[in-house]
Amino acid sequence: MISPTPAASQPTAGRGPRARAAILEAADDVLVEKGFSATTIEGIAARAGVAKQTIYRWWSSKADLLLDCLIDDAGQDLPPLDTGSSAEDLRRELLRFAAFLEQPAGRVLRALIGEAQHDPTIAQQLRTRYLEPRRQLDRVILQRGIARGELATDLDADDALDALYGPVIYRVIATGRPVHDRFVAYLVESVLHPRPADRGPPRR
Amino acid sequence: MISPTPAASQPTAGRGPRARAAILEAADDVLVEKGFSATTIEGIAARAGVAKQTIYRWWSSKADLLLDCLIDDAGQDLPPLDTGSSAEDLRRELLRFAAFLEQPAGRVLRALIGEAQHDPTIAQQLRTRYLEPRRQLDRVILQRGIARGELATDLDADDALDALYGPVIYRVIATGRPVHDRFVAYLVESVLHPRPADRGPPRR
Amino acid sequence: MISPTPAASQPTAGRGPRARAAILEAADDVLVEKGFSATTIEGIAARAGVAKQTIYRWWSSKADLLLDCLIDDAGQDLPPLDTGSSAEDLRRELLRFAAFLEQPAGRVLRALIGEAQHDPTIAQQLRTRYLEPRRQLDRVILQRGIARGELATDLDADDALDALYGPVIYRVIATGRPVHDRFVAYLVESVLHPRPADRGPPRR
Amino acid sequence: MISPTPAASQPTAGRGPRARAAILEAADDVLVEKGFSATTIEGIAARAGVAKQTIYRWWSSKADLLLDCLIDDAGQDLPPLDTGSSAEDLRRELLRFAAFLEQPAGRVLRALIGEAQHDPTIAQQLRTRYLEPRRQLDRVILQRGIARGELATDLDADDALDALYGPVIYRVIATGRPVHDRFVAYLVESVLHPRPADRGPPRR
DNA sequence: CTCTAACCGAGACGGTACGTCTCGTCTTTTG
DNA sequence: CAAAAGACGAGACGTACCGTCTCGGTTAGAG
Repeated sequence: MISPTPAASQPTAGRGPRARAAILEAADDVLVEKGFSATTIEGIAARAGVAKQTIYRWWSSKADLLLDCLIDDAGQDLPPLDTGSSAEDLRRELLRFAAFLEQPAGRVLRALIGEAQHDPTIAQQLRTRYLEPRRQLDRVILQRGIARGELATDLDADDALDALYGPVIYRVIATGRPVHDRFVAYLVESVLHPRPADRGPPRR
Repeated sequence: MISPTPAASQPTAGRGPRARAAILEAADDVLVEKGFSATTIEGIAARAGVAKQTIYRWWSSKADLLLDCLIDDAGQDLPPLDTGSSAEDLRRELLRFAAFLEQPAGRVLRALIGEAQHDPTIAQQLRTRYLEPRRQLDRVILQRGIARGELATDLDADDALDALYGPVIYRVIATGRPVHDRFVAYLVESVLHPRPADRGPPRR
Repeated sequence: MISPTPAASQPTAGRGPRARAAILEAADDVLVEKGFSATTIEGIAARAGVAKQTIYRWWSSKADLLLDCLIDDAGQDLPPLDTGSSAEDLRRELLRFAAFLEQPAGRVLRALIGEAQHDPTIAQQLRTRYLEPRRQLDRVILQRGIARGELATDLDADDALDALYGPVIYRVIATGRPVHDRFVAYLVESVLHPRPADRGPPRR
Repeated sequence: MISPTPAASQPTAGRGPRARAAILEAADDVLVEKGFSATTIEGIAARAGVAKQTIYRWWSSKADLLLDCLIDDAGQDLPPLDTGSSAEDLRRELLRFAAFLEQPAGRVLRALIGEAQHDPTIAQQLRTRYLEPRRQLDRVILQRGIARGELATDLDADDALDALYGPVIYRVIATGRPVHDRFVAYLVESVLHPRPADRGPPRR
């Protein structure tokens, strides 16, 4: 279930790393071209020019492999984002996330959330290896806001962030309604109740 | 893709309706016992004492069949709920929904949301045949609140309801954190800004 | 397994006879168009514009039905054939039979011989209802030859006729070599040893 | 369509040969026990303890598989047979063949001849892979007879052998009459006109 | 500069389920 | 009341992948 940490687990430094890259790329390609359920280990192996066993050596399942794809992909788009306003930071972050969900890499995440409904192991991996690291970055935004006095000191960061991300992901995943600027502004305004000091009086 | 509407579309219908009931029940049972991915058409047919073809005659896929299960199940637990306070109605509704998601019938919904990520047809069916009818009931709650002066008259019902249901379902589906009373109260308070007698007159 | 003898078994004289004709014709057509294994009771019923059950009411199997086709078809091509020479009669009869085997109606016979290898009931029916009546006609030819003094008086008719028909049908059914005049002449000459009186001295 | 020639065409062959033997044996058993039409690929696979795909990997159809059974079985019962008299050799060969047709392995041949009526591919394979090799052995018997002066030098071997085997196989396959010694002797006498010492010198 | 052991490609294997097909039976409705 | 229409239980079809398992053939580093 654990993906390889190439430096540690391959003392002989064989072709492992090269195969790994080819497999992750092939998996991404096949998923985008054919969709999740038509993505098979055999198809990925054929596309990567690799034997099935080479995939099974390092990953335990299709979802496990795609999780590595997701993490590799997500590792690239993280300019930390600090505008000076927590509300603004979060609005931008949420819109960025909504856009991400519609892109190929985001489709991987949606597929994995789907699989997590049937497979607790995937659910666990998804939380610890993807969701929680991202969440940590968002907590920093809120903490900055509290330190600046923008936000209430007793704000529960996880409650607030679930209340922000939940609606966005729900729209993309379930209802299919668009996540536009107004909806995101409404969410941030409602959930954070930012102090008048930096944004003027509450609008409603 | 459309399940049979026995009375209307099948004047010559033989044992159809009886088989239909047996199949839906068997599907529910198998799903609860074995989980989504171990639920197979063959397994359902065997459990229902029915030929595979009889399932394929009326449903196009496992997900299509489970959607009918969900709708049949959900048709039974809908006492309309009117406490006199929209906020209270919604709090109760959200807690009831969170509890539902953890029950067997709720597992069907979670599985279908998962499948909808891979299959747009399922996504479409899920919206029109399950989510939208439920949504309509919740809109009534908000409309009552507006009529009573509890809620702002310009409240966008779909935005508000996505902002309420999204976090609940996100917790169950993705982060796994519990949906307790305090969280639900926080959501309702934040999203609706209810201004009944106890909080002074509505600001608008 | 017994096909209907229409005059006797249908006291009510309903649509039976009309359906029977349509079914036999449809069976013939389908067999010629699609070959034996693609000929299906369902296909015949559809072609004849008849319900499956109507076929099952009167025939027990595809082979049983085709046997009736064969007998109906064969009832038409029997000008008795009497040239004054038994050897000549048989030569013509054998060539006619070889040609018949290559025609559509003959393909039915070949198919039935094929099925008879797997199904003893078909084998039995084929013998008593088709092969034996034909055989009786050929015995007459030989008896005429014996009466005329062309043939040996101790000739065993069934041995001789098996020795004549066997090679012809074997070529068509198994080896695929052509049944030409010379081969038929060779067979008749060898098997009958016809008396010199009517054909001159034995040639070899 | 071609069965594996394990030594030559599969350098990396794993358990191939072992599976092949188990499958051929199982096919033989099932055919004898249940008859041709109740013999299924699934049944053979189950009996052989083998996956269906392993059969489909090497054989294209039930008939293709049975053809290999036939060839394997027939490869064992061929002591060349040379009594010094072509007529005697052929009498014994024909009786042996008639007996073979009634045995299990012979039932395979009869079934294949049956299928060949519906399937030209089977017919072709049956000729080139079974009938023709056997025929070649019988031609040797006739050639010896010609060399010894027992048989006419212009004897057409294929005509003669069809005239001998045809009646035997016709009796077993179609008429069901027994193939006894007297019938075989009659055939050989008629078809070959052997002219050894006891009938004067050969006329040509 | 070999030896040797991990790793690789290739792909056969026992399985399971797929979705389709046809069988022969059974039920309902129509003429 | 027989025929059409067609749903039904049954079960084989041939295909697709699953995850496991040999195979030989490289391809390093360790000796």
